Amino acid sequence: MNKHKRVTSYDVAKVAGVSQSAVSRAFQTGRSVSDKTREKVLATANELGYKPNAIARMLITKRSGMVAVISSSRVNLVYPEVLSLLNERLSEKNERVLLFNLDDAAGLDDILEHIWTFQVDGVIALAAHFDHKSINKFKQHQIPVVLYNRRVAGHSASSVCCNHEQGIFELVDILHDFGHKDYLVLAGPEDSDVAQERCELAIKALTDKGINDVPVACGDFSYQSGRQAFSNYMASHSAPTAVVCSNDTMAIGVIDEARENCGLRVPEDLSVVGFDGVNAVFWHSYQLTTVKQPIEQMTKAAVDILVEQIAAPDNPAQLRVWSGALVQGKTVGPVRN
Amino acid sequence: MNKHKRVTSYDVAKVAGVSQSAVSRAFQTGRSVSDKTREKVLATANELGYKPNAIARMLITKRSGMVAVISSSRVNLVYPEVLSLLNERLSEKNERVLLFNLDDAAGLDDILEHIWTFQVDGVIALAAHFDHKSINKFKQHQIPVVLYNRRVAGHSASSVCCNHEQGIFELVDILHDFGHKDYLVLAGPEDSDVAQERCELAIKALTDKGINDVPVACGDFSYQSGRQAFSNYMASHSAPTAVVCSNDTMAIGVIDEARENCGLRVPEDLSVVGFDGVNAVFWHSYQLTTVKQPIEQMTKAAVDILVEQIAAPDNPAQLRVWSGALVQGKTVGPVRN
DNA sequence: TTGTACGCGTTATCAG
DNA sequence: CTGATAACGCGTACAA
Repeated sequence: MNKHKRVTSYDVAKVAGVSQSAVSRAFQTGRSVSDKTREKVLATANELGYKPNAIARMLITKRSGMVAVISSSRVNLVYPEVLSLLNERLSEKNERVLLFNLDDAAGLDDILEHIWTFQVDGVIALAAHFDHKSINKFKQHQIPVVLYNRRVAGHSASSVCCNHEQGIFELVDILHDFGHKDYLVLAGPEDSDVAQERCELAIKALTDKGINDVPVACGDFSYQSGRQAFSNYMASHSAPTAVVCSNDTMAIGVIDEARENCGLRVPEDLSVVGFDGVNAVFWHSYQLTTVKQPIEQMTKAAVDILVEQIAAPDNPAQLRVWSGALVQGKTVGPVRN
Repeated sequence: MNKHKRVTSYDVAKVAGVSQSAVSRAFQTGRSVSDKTREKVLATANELGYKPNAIARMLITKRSGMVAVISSSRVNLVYPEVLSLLNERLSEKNERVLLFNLDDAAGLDDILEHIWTFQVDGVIALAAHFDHKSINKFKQHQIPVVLYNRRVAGHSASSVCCNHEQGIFELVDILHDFGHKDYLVLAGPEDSDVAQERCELAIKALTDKGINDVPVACGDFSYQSGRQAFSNYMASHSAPTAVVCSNDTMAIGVIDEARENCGLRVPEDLSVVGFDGVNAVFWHSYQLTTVKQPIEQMTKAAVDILVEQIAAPDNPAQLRVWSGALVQGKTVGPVRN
């Protein structure tokens, strides 16, 4: 009953009365084996509890059946959902997820080496600290990479993105149409490309409307940082009428701080918009006006592209961009006179 | 520049003018190599861009440096936080996370086989569908398992748990002290052990207070299911004065439904308690009264126990239980007369 | 279709 | 301390 030694293909071969290679072939599709032997092999394999050893197979086929997913433990509520979806899609393609955490640029080289030694089939990168040097390393090692919501200059790697520009312009349009003139932009962490991009786009959108010198506060994507940043700003400035936040979680923090400590009603006194469309924004107490990223499509495409590039590494890199969906919540209203 | 062929230890050996085994030894600690050769080997290895191939090492050492984490895509907000912490702790122990999703019992055998073929060093199980049969399979394969918030009868596997009994009794105590007599218990998904346990404990705690025949509604841990369950219940019953929910997310759903569609104020007309202590319960609009699981301690212990059992597989299984921390929010108040 | 023999890249054993 | 040599468990030419 208790199997101390792993059952190998040799064991099966011996019992089934065939050669080891016959066993190997029986477990592969599209190989020349007679139905009779395959049947016999599979039967005794089942009987002995034999499963081909993935590690040995990796060594010879040079495919590990694993995809590295590099993520940050950043407090962005979208990532868990994204990770879960990626895992599902990759499973369908018969690839497992090998998880890597990247919180500071310092750990990057370390992670890269690990990924390389583990011989992963491909990489999906959600993490903040990721530059063209990293991309080049993967290219040198011939490992396909798909960037998620990250475009690296020269886009020598494939990427799937949400169109932040369209989304943020749409949000600013709404605010502008409601007559807002006094804005605050709440940026995310400095080391995050997404955060920087969203912040810059917000400023650009406002400039396009003729609104210049917009003040910028800085948070780290977390709820608390949203509260803190707004609180700090209010301590030394007069209240804006609209806040454009780089993500939903901070937006909710701003709303709570405004309501609780600043005596501001939302949306009567203050309009707030976020970005991402995480589940919590649909909760009744907030009903944030935001842009929802199409994470189902994005994750599916990320996996499809990656699998395609694993199969044909010389295929050109591609970029796919989706528009976000505007979510008309209840945190935006006309400016009061 | 472009390395089409992987650099092996033989390549390094040839260039460094030593044997292949010398190269191998140079990369291991506590092996007999002279400083001089090690230095030379490491230098040329670095020059050639050589890193030992983890796959080949796995094949011979029978240790993969990977731990399987089995999770559900259940809408329980705690899991992302837990997963992230597990990943960090495991990295510190030089183990990678190989991710598996388990949503229905059907996929269990499939996943078990995958885990087995990948020769993981150990398993941490967060998933709902997990019985003693699965545990036995791992035992047969000599793979250490640590259950997270799951106790399987006979506890032949180690587990780390939050003391649900203490937590729920404490919550019920508070409600009882406030004079509540009309309760509703909101259960989680039927196939989740945690959900069932919390539900039964709530009933038991209430029975101890002399409150019998408590009505039970059923959700699936999600916000929407919380709203729906409460809405359904209200359609055919008079309003309870207190709702005990099996997790925080559903509790927030109940609060929103009560406020928005039932004309009930929380906590004036209705008291609501949850369980888990996810970040969102601290948001100002909710401030849910709940019990916070000590996930830092729990994840650390899970990893420590697992690593210990990997090193010494014959060590006895152990169970560690933590009390949850009561979070006094603002969703519980005295019953109105 | 089947079996033989070799190789994947490393660690482990054992003389020297 | 060092170098040859044997595993590890499988896929795959090649010959039969």
